[in-house]
Formats: sequence, structure tokens, C-alpha cells
Amino acid sequence: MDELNDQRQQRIKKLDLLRDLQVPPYGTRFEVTDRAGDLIRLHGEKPKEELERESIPCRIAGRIVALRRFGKAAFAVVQDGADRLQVYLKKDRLAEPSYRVCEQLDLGDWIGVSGHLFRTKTNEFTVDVSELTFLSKALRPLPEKWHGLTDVETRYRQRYVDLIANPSVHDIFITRSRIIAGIRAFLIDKGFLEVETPMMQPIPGGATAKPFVTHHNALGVDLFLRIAPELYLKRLIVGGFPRVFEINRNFRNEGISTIHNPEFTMLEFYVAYADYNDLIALTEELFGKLAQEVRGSTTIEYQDKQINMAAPWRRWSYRQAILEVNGLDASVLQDRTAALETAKKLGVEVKQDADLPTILNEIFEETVEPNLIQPTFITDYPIELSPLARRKDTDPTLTDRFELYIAGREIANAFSELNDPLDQRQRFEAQDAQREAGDEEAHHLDEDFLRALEHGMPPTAGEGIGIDRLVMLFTNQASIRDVILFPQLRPEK
RNA sequence: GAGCCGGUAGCUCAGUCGGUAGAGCAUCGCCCUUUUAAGGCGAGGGCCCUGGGUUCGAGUCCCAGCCGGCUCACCA
Repeated sequence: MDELNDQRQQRIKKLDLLRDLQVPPYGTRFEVTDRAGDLIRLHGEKPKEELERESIPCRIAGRIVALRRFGKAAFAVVQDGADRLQVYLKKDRLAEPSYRVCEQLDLGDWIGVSGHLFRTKTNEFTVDVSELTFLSKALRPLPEKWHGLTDVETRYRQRYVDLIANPSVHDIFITRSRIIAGIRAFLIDKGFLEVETPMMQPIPGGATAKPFVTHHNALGVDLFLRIAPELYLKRLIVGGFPRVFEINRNFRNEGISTIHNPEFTMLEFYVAYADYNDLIALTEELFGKLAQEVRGSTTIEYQDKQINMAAPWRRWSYRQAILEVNGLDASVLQDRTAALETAKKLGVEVKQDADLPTILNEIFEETVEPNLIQPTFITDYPIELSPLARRKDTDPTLTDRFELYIAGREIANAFSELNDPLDQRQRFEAQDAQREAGDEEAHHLDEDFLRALEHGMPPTAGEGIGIDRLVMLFTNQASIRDVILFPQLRPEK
């Protein structure tokens, strides 16, 4: 169908017309000395007379996204990154072959121009072009000029078109890059070492999730795409790096939704000699800094909610939160039957044979989580939900752990790491029992990880932050697909 | 996996009660040397998501499927 498309045929014809003019339709280099955005920032506010007086030369390149032709002149809007700058192409001013080239221009073509800055009659900041260089031909038409590209499926499948047609999409991904660069700078400044650990693992560990399986032919073994880097990063703490972090992809073979993509970017960092309280302070500092850098304020707006990132944030123990939100008596925390009844009364669906921690967690997720709009550290999770976290000294049924919630969503998960190899072995064995009972997502026992712990790991605190959700928060996007350049979709056709 | 909504020209969308497939932008031709969604005159462009069915006749009604969005379930 595309092959027969009339607009595409027209443009292929123009390739030959350009070649007739000795102009290669797919050129080589062009010396770019200016960026449209810089010119606009530096000179865009200057009045007409000042621009005339200064006669500022410039040389930019970009894609034509609007074209208004007259008989012997034309205005083109050139898009350079997220910025757009108008250029004026006038027959008198251009050398003879240049204007012939100008007549062949289409929306979508790449050009380079040099000339001088001026203001038009209607006061538009514009480049008066004296030399036009054709750079590359577009064979396909751009989306329509004022509605742009709105079809979400096409936006995700053909992100390149989305980026051309919707400049604001550039800003989201520029912000994403700034957030990641900001995190990296923050951690490196605090003495962290950035490392890379295996994405392909023989035993998928460090999280509760279903992995993707792949196969290595030469080794003749199945490998798993990692669900978390955690166990490898802790091996590095054992090895003697006191502060490490990794920013990389995790893969989980689970559902897709507005907050889940099968591959997602995770920051994990580990600090020797520290505990989870130290990470609370570090997290507040990091988020405050990012909010300032990216939004210019510690108050940010997310989906009509005002979120105040200024430290300190609320700390609330997991059990207290369950009790307070629902006005419950502390006795339900110890009594499975009472907890089950409470769940029913609250309209929380729970399997009849669920154990006490699971019932309480269902109640937590249904009744507490959605209300945690302002940044809140939920602390002291039960040991059953935290197979890699250190027990609390004051209560061995709880762990030294927090999860950070913002806008009703889990943003970070952190704990003092379990460094007792014998306790860790028992926890893995408990997970194995759950696996045998049918829980596909239970943690796998990792002998080499236990061997590492047996060599001694210093007291350590570790934290994971989901970067995609963090970017959603800072760019005010409702869907994770809008902060991932190429989100996973079913293949076309 | 379930429910709801959507899929018509390159793009954004109309399409009445089942009766010859429409608009704007884009494209092509002509005019036009300061436009801003430039303008004027004229023209071309369709696997109406796919496959069945009902009917004299289906973009429209029915069934099945494909793709997407949202909500729910699972998950970070």
C-alpha cells in the first residue's frame, strides 16, 4: 500500500529533480555553528533595529516542519531539536541553483542554511537565508500541522514521528536524561562507584517476580534476564567496594499497564556501614535536589495533585498505618481470624486460606497505599514480606526496611541488608517451601550468594528506585509509556 | 485474563433510518517576493482493521478474530 502511495511517489520524483540540479538528495556533512534554541535565547528578544544593526550571521540545520510558499519566496520553519526557527528563502538573495532546490523542498526534508538574523514585517524572528544546503529527503509526509500526531498507537510504534510532530515529547525525554544524570552526579559526589552486573543470570534473584528465560547455545544453559541486580551488588560489598550503584534495566515477565513495562530502569545503591535510616536522609536529599534541578521547586504538580518534596517527609510504620487508616485494634495484627474478618468488613478481597501477613498486606495495599499522596516512608515491614532484609533488633518479626510512597505509588524500597548468612539461608529455605507450595514468584536459593555472605558482608543498607515512575512523577505523565521511548507493544501485523 | 471504548484518505476527523465514500490539512497544476493554520482557482487520492453472516443492497446490522486505549486483576 505504501509503495503505491501517491505522496511518496511524488517525493521520489523529486529525488531525480534534485540529482538533475547536481544536488545529492542524501548529502554528507554540514558545518553547524548555531543551534536554533541558542539563537532564540540569545537574540530572540532583540528589537528589529538592533538585529539590523548587529547583522548577526548564523548557520543552522534541521527539518522543515512548515512551509509557506510564494511565487519567488518562501518561509520555512526549521525544527532543530525541540526548537523551531523560521527561515526566509528569497529568490533574489539565493544563488540561482539554490532557488531551484528551494522549489523542490517538501515538509519533512532536512536542510542547512546560513544567513543573518532579522525580524519580518510581522515581527517574527527569522533567518534571512543567503545559502541553502539540501541535506536529506523525506519520502513520507508529516502528520497534519495543527492536530499533529495524536493516535497513541502510532506515537508509541513510530516514536520518531511522535518526536517530529510533538516537540513537547522531546522535553519529557530531555528531563528523563537530566534526572538520570542528576542521580549519577549525586551518587558519584557521595563516593559511590558505578558498576554493571549481569543482565543474564543463572538464578534470577533479588526480587519477587516472574523472569524471562533465554538460552545460551555455546554454554548449553538456560539463563534468566535479571529481575533485580541486588544479589550481585551485595557480592561487591563483600568484595570490598563500600558504596556501589547501578542504573540499568530489569525485566519482569508480568502484565503491562500504565505503570508496568516488561523492561524498566532501576537504580539500586548500597552503602556499607549504614542502616535504612541513613537512606531515608539520603533519599530526601536526592529527591529535593532533583525537584530543584528539574522543576525548579520542591513543590511539584502531579495529575492535579500538589506534592511537596521538602524534607522531612512523613515516617509511618507499616502496622501503625494499617491500624490508623482503618481505625483498628492492634489485636488484628496477631489474629488471623480477626484479620480475615476485618478484610471482609473493609471490602478487601482475600483468599480464604491466606496467611496472616498476606491478609494484612492486602489490607495495606487496598486501604493505605492509595492515600499516600505526599512523600511518605512506610517503615518496619514484616519479615515474611522481606526475605533479604535485616531483622529489627527490637522485634524479630519485623525488618529494618522502608518503602517510599508518592502520589499513591511505590517509588523506592530500601532496607538494612541481611548479612547473617545462616539467617539468609533459612529465609531462602522458607521461600523454597513457598515455591513448592506453588508460588512461582518466590525467591530462588542462590548458593553462591550465600557463599559470598559467609565470607562476611559489613553492615549495609541498600535501596532501589524505579526510574520510570520517578520520571513520570517529575514530568507529570500518567502512563509509563510516555516516559519510555519505545514501550513494549504487540508486534505489528 | 475480564469489562468498556476505538480502528474510514498520509494526518485529524464526519458519515443520518442500511441506498453512489465526505471535510480540513497534506499532495499535484496554475497565480503570488514579509507569511504565521498565508491566500485564490482547479485536480487527484480509499482493502472504510480482517474474515464470515443477514440483506436486492453493509462503512453502517450480527458473529468471530486482530491491533490499540482505559478500568479491573497481577506486579515495581
